[in-house]
Amino acid sequence: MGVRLQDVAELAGVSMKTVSNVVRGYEHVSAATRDRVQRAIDELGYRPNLMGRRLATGRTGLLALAFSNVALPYFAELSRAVSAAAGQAGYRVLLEETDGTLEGERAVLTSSESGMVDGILFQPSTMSSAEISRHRSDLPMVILGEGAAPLPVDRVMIDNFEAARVATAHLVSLGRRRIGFAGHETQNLSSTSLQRIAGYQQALEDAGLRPDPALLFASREISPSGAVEGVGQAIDAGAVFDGLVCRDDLAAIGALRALHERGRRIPHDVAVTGWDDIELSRVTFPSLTTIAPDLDELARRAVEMLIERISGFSAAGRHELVGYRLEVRESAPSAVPEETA
Amino acid sequence: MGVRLQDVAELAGVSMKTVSNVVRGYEHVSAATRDRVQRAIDELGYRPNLMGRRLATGRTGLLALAFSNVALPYFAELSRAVSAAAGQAGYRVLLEETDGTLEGERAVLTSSESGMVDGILFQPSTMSSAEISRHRSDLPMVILGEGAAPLPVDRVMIDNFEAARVATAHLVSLGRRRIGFAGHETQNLSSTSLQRIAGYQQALEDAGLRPDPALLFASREISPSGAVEGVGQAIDAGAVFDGLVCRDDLAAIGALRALHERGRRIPHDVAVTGWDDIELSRVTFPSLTTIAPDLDELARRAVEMLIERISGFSAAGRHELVGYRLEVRESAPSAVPEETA
DNA sequence: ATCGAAATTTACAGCGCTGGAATTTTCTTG
DNA sequence: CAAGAAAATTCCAGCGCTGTAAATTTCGAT
Repeated sequence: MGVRLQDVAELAGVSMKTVSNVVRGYEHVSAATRDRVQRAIDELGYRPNLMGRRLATGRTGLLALAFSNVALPYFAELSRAVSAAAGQAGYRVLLEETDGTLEGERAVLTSSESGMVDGILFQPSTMSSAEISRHRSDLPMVILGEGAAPLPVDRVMIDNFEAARVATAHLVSLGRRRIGFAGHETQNLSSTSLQRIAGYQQALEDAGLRPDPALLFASREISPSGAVEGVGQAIDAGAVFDGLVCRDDLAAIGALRALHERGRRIPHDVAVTGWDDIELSRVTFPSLTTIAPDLDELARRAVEMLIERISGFSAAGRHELVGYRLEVRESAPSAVPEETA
Repeated sequence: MGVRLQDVAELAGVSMKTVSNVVRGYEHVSAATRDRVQRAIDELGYRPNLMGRRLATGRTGLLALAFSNVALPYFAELSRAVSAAAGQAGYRVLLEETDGTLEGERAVLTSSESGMVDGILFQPSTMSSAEISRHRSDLPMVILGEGAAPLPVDRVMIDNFEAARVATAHLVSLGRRRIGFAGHETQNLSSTSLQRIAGYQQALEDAGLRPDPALLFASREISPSGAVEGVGQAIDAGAVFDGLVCRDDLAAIGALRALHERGRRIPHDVAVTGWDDIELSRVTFPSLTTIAPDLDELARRAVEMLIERISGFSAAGRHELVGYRLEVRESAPSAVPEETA
């Protein structure tokens, strides 16, 4: 039902291959021919059919981006960064949500069809690295984030341990001495939570503070409401703290609410830090001091590495770190005296 | 570089077509043959190549979903609803972001390749219906939301005018008499804003209240920060109001912050409503009373109609409304006395 | 003019799969 | 057991495009 390459070729009086060359900007085509073909293309309103092209080239121009859930702001923002980076390289991005479940992750990796995408950027939540490497060894893959990653596979992440240490040290520098951690799972802790808690603990020890298990406020589920509940119950149970490192910004937003509900002033009574620097962290009340990963760089490197793999690069897995910074806002302002709106 | 249908056929000792029939679950295949073929498939680890299938069938199994930006929670949630609905029908969804600009919208509609998707669900922000109908009359399309929609094209939305009236009437029922509207554009108002403002005005008139232009607090940009600024400046300039209808939840979150900063108590001094019922609206402090569109139904109908169009349905455009409800939370609790945490 | 090299253009064989028609096998029924 | 119907399977062409290699044209230098 469309105009075919053949139709253009006939109208322009050249071979299909020449039209193909013009369409794809091949350089060795004479100006005269190019004009004639272009005129035919315009006249017929020809658009290349991607399926034909793909079958012939074996490439789809599509990268899969798999993570738990776009409705989590961090992932939505990651998705934009990845789309931008992929677009630069001439690729489009197909989102695949796993809902953070093992089945979801399996479904993505074992999807029974092939050829849908040229490669995949995968942020695992629960799958073990053993299982990851077992599946789909054929599909070029780059792991995003601090989840499991088989050694042979490329991975890009920020240094979670170090960033958590920095965030915690910031609270220490504000003079806080009873610093809690909130928002991790109640059991089966994700590697994300584990690494962040480890960094938090390190900072406490560096400061000569004794980590107190009673100040770890887990969430029944990883969500803002989970944190409202977790932090709220802890306070009601008598937990005393003047600083709170949250696993992520959503947990921090929940913590803010739990603290507000109980009349705690932030940062006066409790200074809070988040993680991810989602857009909303600027407009919460108070705005959130948070770890801001360099998403653009993360996406850029990940896409770059994936494209190298697609192009045949096959050395051992490269595990790279990208930068982050501590974005200091109202919920834990800088140590230097400063107005807090 | 993979196992081909042909390879399976040879191993199983049947024709390619029979293998194809087994793969796709065609019913008229004897149990014995099916077993033999299945064994060959398993043994070789065969996976159908989608490109081949697509070229042969002319269908891609992909629907495009185009809107401004996934980082806006409403769109992220819409995207999930659409993916779910499309998945039910055997389709996958390719996200296309327009950034809310005319160029972005044009890029999506005129993308120079064809055959990438079977149809498109498009939520226009700025494009006129005339231009929409001019482009890509070949691609099956369904318009989402209250933006421009050419008559011949299907569209699904909620009744924005009526919902805005309901939200505003809710504030009236709480005894509020100076009710503002916040979060719309400073100029070139989107049809979304226009319809919501119209419903807001209607409710005021129904209640015998005089709409006051001084209570329309536009945002320099459609974002939470835009609302923080817009509402903040209005208060500082002396605007007096005890109710505030926000164009969307993000504007409401911004308004919450602007009010908090100035010591206004919510809902005591100012009752606030949002729009969209994004997940975060449950955990803001206070949580938001908001218009909750029936996203699942919206997505379900939109996908259904799009698939009908793809299947050849070609009658005039159907313009359908789906439901919504007023989700009453803390920022504007129900009239009946009730505790507000 | 003439010849070899460089630049352009073309022919052709598929990429992997499916639709539809045609064929073969199997099942029913008298 | 034959004949016809139904079920199962195969054949074949081709979806729209591109890679490769071969053919043709053009160009520069003799």
